[in-house]
Amino acid sequence: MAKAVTPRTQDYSQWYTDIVKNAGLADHSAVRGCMVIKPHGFAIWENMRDQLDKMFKETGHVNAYFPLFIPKSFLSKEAEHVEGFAKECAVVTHHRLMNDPNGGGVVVDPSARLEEELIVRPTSETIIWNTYRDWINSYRDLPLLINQWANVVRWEMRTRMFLRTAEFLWQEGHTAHATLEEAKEETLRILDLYATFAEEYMAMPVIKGVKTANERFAGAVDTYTIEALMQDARALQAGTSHFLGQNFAKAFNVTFLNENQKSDFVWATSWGVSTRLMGGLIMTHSDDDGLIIPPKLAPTQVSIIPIPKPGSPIDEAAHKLMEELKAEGITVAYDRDTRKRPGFKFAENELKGIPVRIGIGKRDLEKSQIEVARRDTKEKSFVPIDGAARYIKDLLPQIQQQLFQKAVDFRQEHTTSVDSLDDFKDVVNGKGGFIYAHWDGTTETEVKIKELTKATIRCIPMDQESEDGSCILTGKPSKQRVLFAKAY
RNA sequence: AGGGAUGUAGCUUAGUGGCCAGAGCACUUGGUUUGGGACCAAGAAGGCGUCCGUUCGAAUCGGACUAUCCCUACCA
Repeated sequence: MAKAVTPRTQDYSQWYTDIVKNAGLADHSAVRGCMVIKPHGFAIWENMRDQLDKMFKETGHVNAYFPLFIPKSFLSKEAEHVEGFAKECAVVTHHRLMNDPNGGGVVVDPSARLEEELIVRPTSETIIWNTYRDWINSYRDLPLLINQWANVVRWEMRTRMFLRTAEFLWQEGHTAHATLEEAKEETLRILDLYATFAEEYMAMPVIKGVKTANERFAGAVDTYTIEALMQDARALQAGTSHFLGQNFAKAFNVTFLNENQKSDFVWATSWGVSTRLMGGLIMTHSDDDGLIIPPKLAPTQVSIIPIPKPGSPIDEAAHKLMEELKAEGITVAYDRDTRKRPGFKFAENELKGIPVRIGIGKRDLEKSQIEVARRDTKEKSFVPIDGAARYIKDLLPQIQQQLFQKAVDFRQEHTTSVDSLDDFKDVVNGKGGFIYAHWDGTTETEVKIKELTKATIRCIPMDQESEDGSCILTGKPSKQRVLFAKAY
């Protein structure tokens, strides 16, 4: 377990991998581009998942589950959709293996070829809309607000644990509405929900905005996004919410009879966040000593370590404190392992990102105090054992808040407004980060800027005042600055 | 998918044609320890990513494949 993390400033990518591995979050698997999510990593994901699920339900959504396999013909019903995903689909062609007639292991049984190939879902719009056709007949069936927790497969060429894996876990919401307005409201409601989750639970500040035509989801009318900034000053698309218009309803012929007894196509949204959020969480907060988990998402919020080793009266004090902490709704673990020394446990706790560590030793008990160490700032303080639970209860939200503030400050320092292409290049190649600049609104300009600088338009921000200016590339008039950055 | 690099034990790695592949960490056993990643001793563990070649002889040379990392490209 004695492992060191590569310094962030030396090799950011290696630092990231070290955190993921040394904190016990995930590992590469035997299958290309796939990862094994280990218990500690999965526990954090579960906390994120549970909170999101609660928020979906509070806004009237229900969960359901649709098949993993999608008939190939479904995928091609929406022209843009299939074009967007065709290049990264895993395809099932056979349903049986047989003993190799030439000896050795097993081979695909050629007689078991499927009449129609099945696609392992890269996303579920098509199979869900094919189902919605049967579910929706009347305006009384609407809105239909369904979410599914699932895994999807996108055969990506370049993969990176949590950030881009061939298979990933996510939730995908698919809603159907009677009117355009309702669908748009839903799209934005979820965008706000995502932003709230990112900021209040992950302590990861995000910028809400709409994607340009070039960056839009395949098959969407509008794609909204939340964009976060990582510690290497690159942007991460943390979640998307799509207004699909009537595209999928038309492709799958999903109509309903409205109150005026007229038939119309339904209006749709889809939205999702994935295990990529784990990557965002890691890259937003962690340092060279390991992971830092915001208290609201930490599987274990407080870890108690007996010093130098467990035994009465330390055990009694620890158990009493544990009960008090549990009564305050705090998750706590007491590390009685006698095989590991305290220093080892300290380092291990730091690697795993546990927000608060409590040390209880004989000397402390003589003074009726405990040692409280914060993971985020590394500050240690001595606290009277009476009332310690309350102290911790107050401390956790402070840590949560300070992590968020620190991330906001970092983003602030790495956000620049520029008015010329030269300045733009200087910032992109220098300190990086978010760049607000004027753009003439054309895809040609967007692509050209990307070719020149590798920075892309992350979004057209929503909370941004309009301002007359001229495009940094073409000089053509622009009414609003858009958000650029190099992205993951 | 294109370009570059790498692949030796769970991890980090030494070893560029020749006795049974060597080490540190981790692991097992015993003992001494325990206020920031303990120490001593003894042990177990790999046939060098895979396959095919060259060779009297291959971890070392060649080829193909595969995985990982970086740069393009693509995305949640």
